[in-house]
Amino acid sequence: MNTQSLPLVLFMDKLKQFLRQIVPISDEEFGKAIPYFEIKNLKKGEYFVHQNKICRQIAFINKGSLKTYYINHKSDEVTSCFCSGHCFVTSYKSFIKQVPSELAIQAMEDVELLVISREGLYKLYDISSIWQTIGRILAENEYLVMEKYASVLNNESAKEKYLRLMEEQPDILQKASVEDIASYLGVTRRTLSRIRKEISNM
Amino acid sequence: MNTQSLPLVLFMDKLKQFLRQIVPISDEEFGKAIPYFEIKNLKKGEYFVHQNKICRQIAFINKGSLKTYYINHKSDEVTSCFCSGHCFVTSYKSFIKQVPSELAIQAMEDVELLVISREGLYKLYDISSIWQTIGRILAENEYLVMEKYASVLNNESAKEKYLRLMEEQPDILQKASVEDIASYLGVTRRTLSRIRKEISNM
DNA sequence: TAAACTTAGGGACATTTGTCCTTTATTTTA
DNA sequence: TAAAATAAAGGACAAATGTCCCTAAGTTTA
Repeated sequence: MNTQSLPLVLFMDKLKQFLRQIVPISDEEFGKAIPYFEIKNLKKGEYFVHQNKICRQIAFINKGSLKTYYINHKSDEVTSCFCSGHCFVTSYKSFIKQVPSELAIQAMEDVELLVISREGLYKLYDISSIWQTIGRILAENEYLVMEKYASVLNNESAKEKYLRLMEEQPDILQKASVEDIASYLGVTRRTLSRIRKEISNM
Repeated sequence: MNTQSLPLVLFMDKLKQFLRQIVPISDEEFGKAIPYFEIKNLKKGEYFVHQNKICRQIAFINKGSLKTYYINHKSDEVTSCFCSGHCFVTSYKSFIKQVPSELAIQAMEDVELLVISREGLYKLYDISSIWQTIGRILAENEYLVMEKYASVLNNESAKEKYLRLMEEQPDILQKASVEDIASYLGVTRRTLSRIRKEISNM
């Protein structure tokens, strides 16, 4: 079946459910947004955002998982986030400041995204105050997510972070490489190997 | 001289300068905000935000320096930020969600703050679209500051962080205790002592 | 299918950091 | 001002982590 020929609305149900957890939105109000979204399919390894390119879109993950990473001053790839399940993904700093993205966002498996451009989103803000509210809450959420991330970096050991990953995103442990998981935890592969051994002995 | 009896406007000049770096604002527009601010003086050791209390204000630092800290799961105080110079301070998560603050914000020396309540700020949003813009940019800035913080946590060694502190906030090295600086760097006092020795031999 | 390549696990040793403790200098209090 | 309390520096050893390997298993390519 060629999914591209089906009406877009059929693919936007998860998004509607997701938004209704944030703010009550009628079918009518939601309907206004449909023309501004489009489907984007990525194969494993392809990029939603390239490093050093300006990020001009926000994506909602309909299916699949992605990782975000950057290159540090030792030229290592550092994984900063595993994105799976139904949520928004963007390189937020690049998106709001329209500067080149330090982050790359890459598909870890085939993914289906619902994508809206910055221009489209701003038009939605103009035509609908509920979308303005959604935009503000989205921004606040980005702050809260980042604060949580910083708190985890500050307070949890690599082992605790690994256990959290097992708990919250067990699928990622299958889909990501040892290198990616280790850099996400902030340790070397060798230490990750020790952590896994410790956990298997618990 | 009793500073309390002088007109508030005399104390708000630094704030005006600070805002004009963000957005052009006329004297008239700025004047509208004056009634919503008040001066708050804190002695060394006193708190602007208490842990577990809801934060209902934002402060602009007119004079002095503060630190933000929280208690981690090992019951250690962890310093997360040293605030000095002219900038805004608040426990942002608590402020936007109106939940008890994990952070405490404490004066490291006598400080003079310009304080606006959440209600006052929201009223300013209503009466002036430029203040709405300021509010949004403030929120985006909080995101960017937190992202920067996370990036430093992720990418810099304790020694690099110490050198950055020497560079960017040298006054803090005098005002904060060894414990505070060490927990800010994410190491023990012992390691900070080694870092200082290393740097003095450079 | 065999050879080449990639990936994960783990051994051996070096380096870094933490823990515990003592010494010294500085500040506070009686 | 002397005694007590607090704060910072650093020694000695233990624990954790990194570096540099090698091996084995799985995957890709000729």
